[in-house]
Amino acid sequence: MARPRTPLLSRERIVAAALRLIDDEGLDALSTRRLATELSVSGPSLYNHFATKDDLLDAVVDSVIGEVDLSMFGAAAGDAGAAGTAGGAGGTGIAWPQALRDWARSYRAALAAHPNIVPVLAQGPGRRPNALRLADAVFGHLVESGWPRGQATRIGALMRYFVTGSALASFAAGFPADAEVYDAADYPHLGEAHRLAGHRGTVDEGAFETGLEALLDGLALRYARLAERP
Amino acid sequence: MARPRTPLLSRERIVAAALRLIDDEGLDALSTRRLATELSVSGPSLYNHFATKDDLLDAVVDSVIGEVDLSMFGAAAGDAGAAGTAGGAGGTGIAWPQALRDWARSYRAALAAHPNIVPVLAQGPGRRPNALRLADAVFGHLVESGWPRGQATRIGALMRYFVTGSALASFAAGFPADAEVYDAADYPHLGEAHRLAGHRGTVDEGAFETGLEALLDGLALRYARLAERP
DNA sequence: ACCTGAACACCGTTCAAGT
DNA sequence: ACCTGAACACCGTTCAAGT
Repeated sequence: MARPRTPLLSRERIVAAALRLIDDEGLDALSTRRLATELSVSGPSLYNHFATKDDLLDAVVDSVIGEVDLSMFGAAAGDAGAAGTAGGAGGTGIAWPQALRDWARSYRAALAAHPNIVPVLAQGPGRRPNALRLADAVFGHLVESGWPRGQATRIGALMRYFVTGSALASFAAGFPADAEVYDAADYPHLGEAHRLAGHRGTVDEGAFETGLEALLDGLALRYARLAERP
Repeated sequence: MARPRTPLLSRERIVAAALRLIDDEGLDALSTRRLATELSVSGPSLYNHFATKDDLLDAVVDSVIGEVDLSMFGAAAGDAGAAGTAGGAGGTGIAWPQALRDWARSYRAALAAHPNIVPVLAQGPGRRPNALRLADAVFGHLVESGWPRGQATRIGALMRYFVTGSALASFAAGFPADAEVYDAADYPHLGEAHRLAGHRGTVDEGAFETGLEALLDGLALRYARLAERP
């Protein structure tokens, strides 16, 4: 059998299987041969749908970013004309702190569902449409809310730093559950660290929420200063 | 020639060569054979010094973390007895916001010098001594400055999120310098994004500093609330 | 157009053999 | 103890061959 009348593969099927493999067994487990076996075809078949393995990875990454909710930015971007002043958010969109909060939570949730691919995704948008759409929506909303363009760029960057960092790996699970590791002579304050892994979910979520609210508070201070000194 | 009278390799030489290879050509370029060639030995020779490639990577990672300055935590940790209240930092150590600021900058500088290995390092301390020492110093300083243990854990986590995220990749360089990428119909606010890569250093550093100060401001608000409601 | 097997230059790791 | 070459089961990718 060489070419079937109806194609065995599609980009969508390949991307879905690749993401499953990465989620279940890590980025290193994704090999073209292994993936092909999973899809019941031979290795080189994949090259009819993607030029290289990197191209395939790009598609996987963009499918993950496509899950991030951007609807909180939509309304403000659409109307409001020249909002442009720091007095308040333009148009009918929700205020920027709440929009950033909602977006950051959705962003983190989408990435944390696939931590093994975050190192690839963190390299930046490149030419991936969903990643560019995300950057466009955040930057546009901030500018229309009255942030100067340079500041808006920095906020987009620092939010990505924080979200990708929080999705890359669990903080709690990074500490071995074996109490023997934490010799009191070497690490006097880590006597309870072996219990962290057991509270993985709450520790990581608590740290993310604390950091997010601290960031938003700190940014609100700076936003208030924009109005004072125009 | 089989075994020379004086060993050709040492763990230190192997780690240094591996880090150079990772810095220059990326994590994927580090293969045991390639590394061995760089060191003028045959591939299997490395297995006399490291059990597996993962063990070698662990040593590389810990050598990078060893570059992070922890001296700002030293003084407060050493004395102060039972500081324990939110009124002020215990002992002669500098106050926690300045200590966190200095540490975060050193942490980021050490990691940003070797971005290709950050995904490995971000998995957590594991059993690596320098990584555990770092976690111990930060947590100890925060607790002795009056932060409740749960909050101190979260702050350690969220600072790592932010620093690793900022060192993982350049935000600015993630946007292609080719203006053709940013079609105004698709991305109405990214008309200037092709100029980001040219200002890589200032954009990334500005975003890091803005985020760091915002985080510290937000945390200071919470610290003040600790004293109000004991 | 889309799949196949064979082939090329690579991998990490094991192991018997050398000194 | 520390290095070697040979070997095993893998890689990503190319290519001629099939329908």
